[in-house]
Amino acid sequence: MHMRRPATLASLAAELGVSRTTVSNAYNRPDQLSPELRRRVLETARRLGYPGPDPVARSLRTRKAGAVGLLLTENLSYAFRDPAALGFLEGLALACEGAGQGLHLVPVNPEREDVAAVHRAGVDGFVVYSVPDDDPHLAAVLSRPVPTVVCDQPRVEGVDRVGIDDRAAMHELAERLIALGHRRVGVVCMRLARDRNDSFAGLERQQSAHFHVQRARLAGLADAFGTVGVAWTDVPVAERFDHSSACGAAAAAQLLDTDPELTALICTSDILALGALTEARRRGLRVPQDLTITGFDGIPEAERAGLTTVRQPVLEKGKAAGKLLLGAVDHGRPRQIVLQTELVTGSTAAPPRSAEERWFGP
Amino acid sequence: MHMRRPATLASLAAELGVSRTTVSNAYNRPDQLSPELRRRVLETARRLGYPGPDPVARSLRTRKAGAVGLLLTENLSYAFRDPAALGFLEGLALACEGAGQGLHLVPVNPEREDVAAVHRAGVDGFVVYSVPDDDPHLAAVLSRPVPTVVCDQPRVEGVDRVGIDDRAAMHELAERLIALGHRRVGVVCMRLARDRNDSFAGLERQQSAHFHVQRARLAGLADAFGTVGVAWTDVPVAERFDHSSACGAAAAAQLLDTDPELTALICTSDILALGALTEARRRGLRVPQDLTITGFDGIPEAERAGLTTVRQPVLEKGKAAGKLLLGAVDHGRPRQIVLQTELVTGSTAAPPRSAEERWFGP
DNA sequence: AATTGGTTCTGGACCGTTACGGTCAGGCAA
DNA sequence: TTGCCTGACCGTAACGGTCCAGAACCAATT
Repeated sequence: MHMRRPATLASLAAELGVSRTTVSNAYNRPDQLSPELRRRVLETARRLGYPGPDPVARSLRTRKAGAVGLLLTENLSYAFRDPAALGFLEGLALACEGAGQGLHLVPVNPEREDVAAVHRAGVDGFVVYSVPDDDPHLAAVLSRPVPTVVCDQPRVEGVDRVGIDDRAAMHELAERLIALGHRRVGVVCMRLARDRNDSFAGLERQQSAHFHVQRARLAGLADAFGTVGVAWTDVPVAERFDHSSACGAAAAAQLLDTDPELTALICTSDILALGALTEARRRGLRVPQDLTITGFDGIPEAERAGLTTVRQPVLEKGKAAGKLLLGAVDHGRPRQIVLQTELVTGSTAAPPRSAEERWFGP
Repeated sequence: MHMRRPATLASLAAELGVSRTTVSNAYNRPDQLSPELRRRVLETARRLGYPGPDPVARSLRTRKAGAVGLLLTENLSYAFRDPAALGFLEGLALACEGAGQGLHLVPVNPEREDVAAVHRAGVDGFVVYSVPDDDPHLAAVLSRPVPTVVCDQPRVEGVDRVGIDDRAAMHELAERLIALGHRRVGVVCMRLARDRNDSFAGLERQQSAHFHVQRARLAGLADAFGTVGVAWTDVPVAERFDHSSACGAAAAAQLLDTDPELTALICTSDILALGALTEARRRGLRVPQDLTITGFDGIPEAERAGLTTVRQPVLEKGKAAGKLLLGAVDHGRPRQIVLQTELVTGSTAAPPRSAEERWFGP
């Protein structure tokens, strides 16, 4: 008997002459029926080609999808190439795996603002990773009646959060540079908003940046240098839309062309810093003797390059986000997890050469 | 009026005094109702806190989940650290994104054989990437009544497939080494089955390997060397369960300890080859003068190291898998896509030193 | 004989939506 | 007037399960 439409619980039950509940129990609660009947049920299922209870129908009834949604927004390639994002992804995936939950990557078409995908995702909760705070997808996620965790984002009313203290971490790094004697510094930062800008970013753009992480890091720098009398308005900040080593190099070039007297380039990510290193090498500048370069993230590649940077626990961030979401025991009030960072003393930061040294040097 | 239970299409319709269909249309088919009524519906929805049609209920009714399942089986960390797997993942994600489909990573608990997660996933199809052919998760996927694409796997009856010709690619690489004069070679390969073996793998184990890719690559080598009279039973094959550079180094050490006369180490992945390079350096062996080392995959890191290897289009593999699955137009018969590979002439392969040279050499 | 308790199985009520095939009113041409 | 068409909306029937409160049955106790 060839069935056009595949078998269902009901058709199986009819075939066996038992109730649907019993068939359901055969799959989900073996202790609720006799082993003999259960055997018959499963055997008949095999014979009829019944693939087991439909996951979607089950989800509807049980109100559990068994999956966590992940919103990345960024061009996906970014997430799969950036070691920091990858670490986060891995941590989150591990947490999900540990809890037997799937991880549902929500497709985001960067072209048109296809918020529909957020509404289509059958998930029990969302993790939102580093999207601009005015992103419509974020708004769509928040409109869904499921628990949400944001990461590397500003606090959202009533939503759990995982992150680091970007501002304090960058402040500490700046203090280190200040102690070394640097006063004339340039900054290379990642995109500050959704619109492309591959040049300098003025104070206003910095302060109204929609990417919380970048905004906080810049603020930390401004704080620290302000304390020692360096007017932040005088500090050039080169912004790059794409996050690549090549962009870091280009931004470094732009800064050094504009002001050759800079003694240090502070980059808001390791990827950018690695590019800056390349550019310095290209110009015959020795690091750290002629130029200090710092990064942020603490990715393995940076470690290999001996970069002075701030290490943040990316894997832990992902795990923490997962735990927060999955262990969501009716949390009385939204929680926040702030992970520790660590200043990594590499070999790319040293005292600046004084003007004399630079003039009479070798 | 505070509602304990969230609003539904039905309650919204009741509140408005219209039918559920009309509310549904307000969201899904705006042309089916007057703009004025639609406005009222959406406004009331906002007022009642109705978040829009429930994705799971919709999926049940429309029989579309809007997502593709991905089965990796391996410890997830592997997938996120291995550049080849990552490239595949990125390609697949891009294809999904392009089609507006989500990518659902199926959680696999490596400890207990938790096939249930496969049955719980609400997806429209599956991609299975490089799992052993006797994996119960694979069987579970095949039992689900949804289209499936396997990648880097042997052909499965009635299932689409994406892959490369591992056997031919390795055969070509072997011919290159043979042309260079190598006869005494050792092999470092990845895990051949689900049980851990961190030592030599005999012929039987090789031929009954459950990982298709490894089996095919070894077969390609055996073919080629057999042709020039090298008995494959004499060729030592060192297997490693974990896929890491450290394991590659350890395997290389084991081979060289056992037979110092080996002139070439053929590794079935770049990661392993990079480890072998490290081990050679540690022993003071010059590559390629004293020892030839080859890899497989063509990952960026290998390129940087100048490794002689086989490049396979990992990103394309992922994209192809996605297209095959998503463009699944009632395919008359299962299709197969075999992508091209390319032999990369690096700087880690050279003619072997003759025994004299080695004896009297510098 | 009546009660108790346990196991095994049943029937019907949901879960929240969309597909399908209508109905109904009004406009317009013949 | 009649007939036909179109736009706007509606009612019902799925979609494929799980949950819950009991029923039927049987053995053991009171």
